[in-house]
Amino acid sequence: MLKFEIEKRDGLARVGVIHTPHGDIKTPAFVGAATRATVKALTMKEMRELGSQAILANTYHLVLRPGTDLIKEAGGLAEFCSWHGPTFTDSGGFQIFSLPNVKINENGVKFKSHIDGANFEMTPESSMQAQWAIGADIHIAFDHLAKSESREDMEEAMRRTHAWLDRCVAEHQRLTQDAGPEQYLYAVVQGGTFLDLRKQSAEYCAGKPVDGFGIGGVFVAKGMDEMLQTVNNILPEDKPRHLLGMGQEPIDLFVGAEYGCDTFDCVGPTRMARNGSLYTLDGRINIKNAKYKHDFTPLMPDCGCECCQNYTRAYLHHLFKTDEITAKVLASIHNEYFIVHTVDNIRESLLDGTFQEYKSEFLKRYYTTAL
RNA sequence: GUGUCUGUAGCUUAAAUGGCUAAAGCGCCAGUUUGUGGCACUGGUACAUCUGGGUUCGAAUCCCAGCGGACACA
Repeated sequence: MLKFEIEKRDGLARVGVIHTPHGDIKTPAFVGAATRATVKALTMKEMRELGSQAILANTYHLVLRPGTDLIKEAGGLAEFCSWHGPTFTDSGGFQIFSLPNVKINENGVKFKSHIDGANFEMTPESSMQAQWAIGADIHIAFDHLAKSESREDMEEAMRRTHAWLDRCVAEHQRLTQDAGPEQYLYAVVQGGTFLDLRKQSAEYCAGKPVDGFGIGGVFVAKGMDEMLQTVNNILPEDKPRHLLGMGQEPIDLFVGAEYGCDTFDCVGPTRMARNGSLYTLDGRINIKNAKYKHDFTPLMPDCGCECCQNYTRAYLHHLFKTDEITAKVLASIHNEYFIVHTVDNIRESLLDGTFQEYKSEFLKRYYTTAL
């Protein structure tokens, strides 16, 4: 069983440490999105230096390229990409269900590679096998994503996710026997915005022999507090919970942590960075806007990241306008640092009992300041 | 100097035999981005037919001259 220690509780919120074979994660924590075994535009050294504790890669992408056998041959994901820290893999379910022309049946999903059109099939068993080959510390169960946000589709997705979870657990246990208990499995709670479905799904997952939980299918942040209260009051307290794909908006991180989530991942911060949308304590700014052309101040004066410590807004503006690679590098360093440290600060504020003050001050300034 | 070709928005190009308010991409301006999307996506902006004559109901399109450019030959 994955070791998870809780140091402090405050309502549903908790401060803890997840002990993985590749190291500890002090929670709450933001996990960097390394979809193809790399955080876009950043080196692993930069990720370590900006304070990231863990990364999350994607099974779908790695199955297609370079293939899971190659990663196994390399010694596993952490060795392959030189992260040498805690790693997660998402099951690939979310990506596959986002593809056009997927054929879904009870057994699994058939789809065409977005790279060369080759036919692929993924089942709960094959996703588990792929994740074992990739060798991340924490695996996510292969789940079924709803076609729409309608109740009917949500119910179908939930039902199948539950059926597939049982198969994931069985396959995971089989692989654990073969290879040793060094990799861990999270179940995925579905149910969309329907609280009764969320309750059902949480109850179903809570009873399974898994190491933690992913909370998936959060399409809209609105109402997330109520949903998380419903789910996290049911999930066992002593296992970690990962809020899948949320973390582009700071408010999601505050709400997520407040209502009992331990880790987060999101491609948002680095994607925003690549497109010039950069976080500041006064809200996100588009550095490409003409008004920054002559702005020789740091992007965010109080920020400790490499970008803010060394470069000005005018310089970043110039790099973006000229489409220099370094624009994406510096912007990604900053955005990732900003989100990682915001969650770290949430952790500190929970420890010293100032969470509510920190939250209200942060959110008030972030969402109301006119730049 | 002579010959040939050429001159459409900031840039690169479109506009069949002359015929609807001369298009598009880039640029510029702004917005979007939540378990995929590494140069993404969505909008917006453009006092543009080198100048002056001529032919014609009508010219970016044909003719003449001037100015500018490219190539070739001296």
